[in-house]
Amino acid sequence: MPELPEVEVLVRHLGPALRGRRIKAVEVRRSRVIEPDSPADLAERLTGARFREVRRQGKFLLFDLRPVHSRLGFTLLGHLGMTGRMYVQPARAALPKHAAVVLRLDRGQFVFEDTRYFGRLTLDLSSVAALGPEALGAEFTPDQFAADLKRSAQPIKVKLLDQSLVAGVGNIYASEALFRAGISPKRRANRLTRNQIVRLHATLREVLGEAIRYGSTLPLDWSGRRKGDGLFYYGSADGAVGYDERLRVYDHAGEACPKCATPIRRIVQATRSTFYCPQCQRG
DNA sequence: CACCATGTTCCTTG
DNA sequence: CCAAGGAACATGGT
Repeated sequence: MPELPEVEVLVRHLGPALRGRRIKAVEVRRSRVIEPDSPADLAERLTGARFREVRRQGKFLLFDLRPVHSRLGFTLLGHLGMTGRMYVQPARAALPKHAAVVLRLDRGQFVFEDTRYFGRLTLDLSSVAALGPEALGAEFTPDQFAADLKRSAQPIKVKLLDQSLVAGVGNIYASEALFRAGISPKRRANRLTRNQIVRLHATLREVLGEAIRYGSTLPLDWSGRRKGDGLFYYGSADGAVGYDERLRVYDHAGEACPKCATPIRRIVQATRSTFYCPQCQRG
């Protein structure tokens, strides 16, 4: 479910639900998702701690916690992988088939479920250190962007997925931003013109910003039972009917380009699908 | 059965 | 040493 907008919307929901809550017990049902922590270490560290704040960096969630008898806070790192979901539900609610970690709270329980178990919930923060500037942050400027792109010969679409370049862009919005900027996904990063860089910088922020605004309007079902609990990830979610219709090229192979009616094309780059209009994106 | 899937990390290749 | 490409991870949908 996760690219920057989906994570941002989730963080906005989780903040108010978790702030002030105390963790009474930790249940790890799939230890892979807490690596390199061990279930015992995680439980020992989290039990008794209280949630202070929930933040986001790139596609990562940061849970600031404070231990029982200490001012010295620490941070728990979350990532949704491809299929992860996180929500708070009533304490006695049934757990989903792929519940990976459950945090029993003083009121309700926090559930991290993940069908494919690519996600993470860990005290190891090393992956966050490698992130580049926030896509929607002030540090991400056209100048910075240009300087970084100049050093790579990779196709621009592939480069956009590099989280050390810009944090938060994923496979869907990379295709969408390139389409809006009229740039070919195959163009080498170091061959973009200044104008193209400025446009791409703008369309990236536009696409991510619009998605956050859209996702923010959707309700959240805290029971966690319904397939779409207000998380508007691609392809499902109640209330997100037509979400894929908001995407202009992603997963629209063979359909008419919204600008020129040329059939949208699907290609594979670095083992991932890219969608684009061969007519509108020639630059 | 075949192929596809919103992501990250690790290993190999050049 | 570095950049780039590909596979692995794990499960389910079509």
